[in-house]
Amino acid sequence: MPELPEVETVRAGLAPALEGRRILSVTTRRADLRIPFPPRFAERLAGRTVTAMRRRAKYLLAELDGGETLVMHLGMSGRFSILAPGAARPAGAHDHVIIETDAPATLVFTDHRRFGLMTLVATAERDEHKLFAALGPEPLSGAFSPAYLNAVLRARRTPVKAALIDQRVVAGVGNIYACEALFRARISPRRLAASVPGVRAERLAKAVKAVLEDAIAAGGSSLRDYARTNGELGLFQHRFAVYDREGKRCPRRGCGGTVVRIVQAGRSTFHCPACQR
DNA sequence: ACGAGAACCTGTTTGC
DNA sequence: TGCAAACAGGTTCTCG
Repeated sequence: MPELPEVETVRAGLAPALEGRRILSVTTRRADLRIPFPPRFAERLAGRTVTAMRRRAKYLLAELDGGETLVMHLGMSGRFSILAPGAARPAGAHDHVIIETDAPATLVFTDHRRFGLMTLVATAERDEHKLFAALGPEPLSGAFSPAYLNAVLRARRTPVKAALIDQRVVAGVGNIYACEALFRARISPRRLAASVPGVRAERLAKAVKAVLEDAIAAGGSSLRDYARTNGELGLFQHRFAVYDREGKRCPRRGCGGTVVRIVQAGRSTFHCPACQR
């Protein structure tokens, strides 16, 4: 599901419904998602005001007064819906968390595969928490520079595609945007990471930033489960150059190659063997 | 210590 | 048509 552009789109959708709003009540309809909810989860949230809605990697962070942050991850199939007051909707089998706010509005978290999570962490120690401690830089920040990418790829013995989806290398890039960034940078996903440093790393750092920015501008990519908080779909899936386009003509002008699918580290990789080297 | 593969869970699509 | 296998945006554990 959701990679950085989708999570960022969800963050932007949640912000107006949550920032400055008070949480009235929280209902959990089961004991866990990917991990158990923390002790007294609902009680600790009730009455809190959301001071800021942020994102780190693929995590959504609702900062609360009182020093705690509600950490949320969409996993593969997680989705938030914002329901206006009176917009009744029968609870579905996979509606796991319901949050009432004084907006007034109801937030519903739905996740049929349950790879998502929700937990609470102390805001002051968030970066040292085990969920965040090992994360690499944000790809849209200055810290994700060609020099940084040079240094980190040089030490890796994996194909560059596997390195790109490793959250310790860069935070927020997943399977789709790794494929798309490598296509834009004209780098083969099979190339060993250690052989990328140099001009290729420079192209790759720029391609990662560009594809993520383009996808955010399009509201992310909707394949199966992802939708914005208002139910609208993202549009970037229409602009995929290689992802999920096995057998199709390579879109690069004058290339004429055909997109192929291979499996790397158990995940599908799509690329054009003719122009990605 | 690092990297590959399996596991987690459910729904949908593909293939025989 | 029907059933089984394969596959799906992520993360984390185990094993070699």
